[in-house]
Amino acid sequence: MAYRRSPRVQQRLEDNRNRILSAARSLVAQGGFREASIVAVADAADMSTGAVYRYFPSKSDLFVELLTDAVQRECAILRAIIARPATAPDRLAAAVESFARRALSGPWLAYAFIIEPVDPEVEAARLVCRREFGSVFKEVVRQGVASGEFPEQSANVSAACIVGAFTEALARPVTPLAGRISKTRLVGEIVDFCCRAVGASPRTGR
Amino acid sequence: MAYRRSPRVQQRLEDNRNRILSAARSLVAQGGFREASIVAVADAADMSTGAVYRYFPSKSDLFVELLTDAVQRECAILRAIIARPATAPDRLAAAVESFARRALSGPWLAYAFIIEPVDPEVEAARLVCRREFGSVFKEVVRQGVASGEFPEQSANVSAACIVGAFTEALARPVTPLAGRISKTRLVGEIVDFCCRAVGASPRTGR
Amino acid sequence: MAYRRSPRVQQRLEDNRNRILSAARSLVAQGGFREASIVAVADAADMSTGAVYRYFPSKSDLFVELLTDAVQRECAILRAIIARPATAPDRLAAAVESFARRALSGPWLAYAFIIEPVDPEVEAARLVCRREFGSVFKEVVRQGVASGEFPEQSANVSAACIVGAFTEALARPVTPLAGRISKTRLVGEIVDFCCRAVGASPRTGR
Amino acid sequence: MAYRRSPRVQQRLEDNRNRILSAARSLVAQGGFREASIVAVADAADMSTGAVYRYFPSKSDLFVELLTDAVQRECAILRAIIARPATAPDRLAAAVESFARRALSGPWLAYAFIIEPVDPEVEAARLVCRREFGSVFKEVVRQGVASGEFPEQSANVSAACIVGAFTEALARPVTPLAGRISKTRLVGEIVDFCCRAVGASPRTGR
DNA sequence: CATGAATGAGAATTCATTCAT
DNA sequence: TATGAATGAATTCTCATTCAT
Repeated sequence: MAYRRSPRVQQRLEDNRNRILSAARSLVAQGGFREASIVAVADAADMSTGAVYRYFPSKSDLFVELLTDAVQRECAILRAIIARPATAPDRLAAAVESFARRALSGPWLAYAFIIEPVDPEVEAARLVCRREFGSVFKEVVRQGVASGEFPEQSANVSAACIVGAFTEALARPVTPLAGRISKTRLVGEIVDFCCRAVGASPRTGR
Repeated sequence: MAYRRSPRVQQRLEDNRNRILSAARSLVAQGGFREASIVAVADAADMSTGAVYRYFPSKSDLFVELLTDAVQRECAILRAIIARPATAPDRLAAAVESFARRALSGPWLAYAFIIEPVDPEVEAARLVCRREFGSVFKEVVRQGVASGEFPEQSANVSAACIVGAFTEALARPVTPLAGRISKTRLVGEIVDFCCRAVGASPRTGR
Repeated sequence: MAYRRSPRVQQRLEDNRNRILSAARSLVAQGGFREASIVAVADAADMSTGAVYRYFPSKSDLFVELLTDAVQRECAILRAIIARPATAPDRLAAAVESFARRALSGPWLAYAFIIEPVDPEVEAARLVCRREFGSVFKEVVRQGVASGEFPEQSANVSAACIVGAFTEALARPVTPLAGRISKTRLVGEIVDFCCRAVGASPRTGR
Repeated sequence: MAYRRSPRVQQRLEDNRNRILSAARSLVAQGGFREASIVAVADAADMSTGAVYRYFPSKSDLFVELLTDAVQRECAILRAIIARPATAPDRLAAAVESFARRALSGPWLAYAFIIEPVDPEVEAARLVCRREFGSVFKEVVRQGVASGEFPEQSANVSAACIVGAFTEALARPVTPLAGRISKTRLVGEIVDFCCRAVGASPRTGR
């Protein structure tokens, strides 16, 4: 008796969901979670507030999804990079570089995802995401230490410091550095910093 | 007919101002800007909200001053450290260690000052503060590079990365690291990380 | 060009209508009108909200009908009881007992129908229903007074009081009484109370 | 340093608090809790919604106080009545009469206080109030049974039935009876009903 | 005809800021 | 001058009702 949801309708729903996520992402990218009230999101998505609640049970849920999605995607990329057959320093460098490049495209977004505090539920999700993030870098560091490519150190602390280092250099609401030197140069410097930081022997060929 | 303020009155005004700043600082240290509503600040300062507005034109102004003050104080300490006659690596290590130690005693405060977002005006002030912070570290890095103690690098970027690294490792409200290893060890690791990061030759005697 | 509704179609419409009423009744029985939103009713009836509106012009109308139906049914039962050839006290006792027993099986339903407030339109319908209810008891009381089995009294008031008495004792969502004594005992006490209340000579054989 | 609250100011605050309670009471009396939204209360009290929250931490708290106050007052009166030196039937009659008279002046209010469901917190308060209410009547019934003035019966059930009986007869949103017979007569009939209901011997001298 | 996504008017609550006392 | 009560706009979330498909 129940009508089967037509592909067309299915598509429209999918689109709406994405419109909401996209609107939210865009608002966050412009001004952080602070700017992303439900009303603002609904407006940006050209919908009513009620419609947003059809797709997401609460504001928190919306942002948890936004956050999780973005971080999962980012982590997948990083994991792929550090899984490549190469030396630990090279893989670390590649991962940092990859992240840094993308973060430079949307500094506020990175900021919000990595730093900006929100309500406890989103915060909890972020904690998980940070661990996820950190664990990627921890892995390379651990491998490098094990193979003797890096000196003895706490992989935990180093991973956190790495994340912090490029976060700071990249993800500030108003990036203090991005304007002064070229993006390429900035990324290069950050990569160098991180490599030295874990004690990789000076890289060659760059 | 302009009354000249008596020294006594002048003093009282100064005291009130400081009471407010102090109350605000304490609230922020306990729970971040979130907890520091004007009513809460006024209560903690044992004043009326109206009185707060006599000393600060708006909430933003209050927090801008709070932030600026704290950072100035911190920077003064750091500057003193890096002005000491010692090798660049030692001075950098001492500065990072000094900052890290203090941040660990009041993580929420550091968090709020360095990370937690507030309204745009405060944010703008924070940018300035971060630059201030960075400039201290930039100075050591530059000197180290100039003296050949550190390899060639962008002092700007390295300084930002240093600030980010220890911010990340220290100032999380849910510090993922603080609980796992001793504070002393954590500080040590951060210092090591930063020293390696700028390319200081491995420190001895630790 | 008006199509005559085929019996088959007529039947289907009837069925849908009943499905809606039935779903609504079930929801109300579980958690009161509070739980019976249109969406919930439509879901429970396995229909769309739009479909519900095809059969009932508004939520109020649906519940007015629900209420009226239920009360009519209940009244029919009670009327049958008081129409039996027996003494007025016995018929009153039987009616009260019958009502009380059924109410105890679905306290939320009774509660919602008798007590829980809704919007003014439903409220108006409930007034009518209560009168209907009352009139059944009024009838026995009047007969008992006429026959000298009960003392002189306002049948109207007594009937209202009877309805109120067992309503109070039975239909609370948090029934303060139901938990303390057995249902049988509770019903017995209520019956006794009502019988004494109209001045029936103490019943024997219980 | 803190100004002592002047009596004048103290009075104004007291007045505002009462204005709110009074506005709320009046709205409830007109249309139940349903009509008493915070906006409506604030409007009726000629205040802003924010002002209401200065006096009551939440809507629930406001209504809990309203309810508790009214019931305490009512119970105090009833307790005084049943404490008088008189026969149990007389004291019961006096209590019922006293309550009935007052309830007739504000049927919606009684309705809301005794019957209308609200959120869990207010409901919890009401449960306490109902017990309080019931216990007053339970007391007379118990005493009457103990002294042999009333026949054996569950004081609990009888008390609930009594409350229900006059609630029904009086406190319906649209009182079904009040319009038909004189208030005096109505009260008299209710009193008679309740007295008979507990098995008091027919009263004389009325 | 049925569907159920979308609407949008409210509801409770918070808080920076103002201003009568 | 200091007070703190009052303001009112803003926020999140709900749900009866409608209407494009």
